[in-house]
Amino acid sequence: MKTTYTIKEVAEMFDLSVSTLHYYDKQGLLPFVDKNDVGYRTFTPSDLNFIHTICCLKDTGMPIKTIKTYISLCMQGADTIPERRALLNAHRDAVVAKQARLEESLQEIDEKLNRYTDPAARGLIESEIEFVTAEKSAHHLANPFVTQ
Amino acid sequence: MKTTYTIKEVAEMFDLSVSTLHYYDKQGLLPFVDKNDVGYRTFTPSDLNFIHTICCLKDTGMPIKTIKTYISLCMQGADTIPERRALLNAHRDAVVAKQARLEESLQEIDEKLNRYTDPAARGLIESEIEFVTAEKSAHHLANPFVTQ
DNA sequence: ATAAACCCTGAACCTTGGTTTATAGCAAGC
DNA sequence: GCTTGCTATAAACCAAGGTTCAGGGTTTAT
Repeated sequence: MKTTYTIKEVAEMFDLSVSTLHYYDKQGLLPFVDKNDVGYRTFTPSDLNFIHTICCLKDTGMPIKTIKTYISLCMQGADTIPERRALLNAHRDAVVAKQARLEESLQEIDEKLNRYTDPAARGLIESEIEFVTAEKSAHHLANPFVTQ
Repeated sequence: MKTTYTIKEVAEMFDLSVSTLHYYDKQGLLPFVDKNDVGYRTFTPSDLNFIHTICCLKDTGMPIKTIKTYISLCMQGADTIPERRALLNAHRDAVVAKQARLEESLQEIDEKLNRYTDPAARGLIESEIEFVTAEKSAHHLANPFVTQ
């Protein structure tokens, strides 16, 4: 059996740089990775599963320190299942909230795009500019629009 | 008419800090905000609309520099509508892609949570630990699990 | 008329998440 | 055995997005 991977192979698999993997190891995210007799990191297929999980947590915005905590719980055996659940549940809630905010903001962007795409866009924008200008003027504030 | 706002009021409205607004101004995000005779920033209702847009773009991950570009286009009048559209469209695509990745990762987190919530979780995790341990051993690598 | 609370600027500082650089030890092909 | 390419560590560096601090005016309530 020769199913192990070098750091470069792993980096390519997960679209990370070798330095990022070094960095993650230094941050304590890869306690499961052992080194061979000359000090090279030797990644097993199970290590890839852990790294996949790390990427998944990272991609959903979990900070390195929290990922480290999670991995550390994993290394402590089945007794930590309740803590892992609690940690992931809290993160899940955060991700769902983030999704909601993202969806909301996306809809606003879409509304703006619709306004810009409207055949009457130019007129709409021009009257908006007039409105803002009038408001500024009413408060004796400078007109913010570029007048060329 | 007394409908203007101080920086502190605006900060509270948008859940930003006063320093963040100062920072944004310094970065060129608030060219529309004028100052009163003693140099205090005076925010009008239209300014709030712009700030709302800025927050919306920021919350969807647009970098400060790009937001600056967008605002700058807005200040240049209706002629820049095509460029604003292009910018927002590109951003929209990025946000949709981000949503997809987030959704994908969320599902994986949910799968992990389901495993941990399973009545047989302990058994599952324990046999996983055994598997990993065997794999490490087969490659003459250290057992990564904490043995207490 | 004075203290407390607010505003300003500029510069220094901070955190996160890496990347780069320098130096050196292995490995594989020719 | 030499070159090329991989690996390692440590430390310096970087960019983004703010925050904090120092020094100094303003406004408001008492």
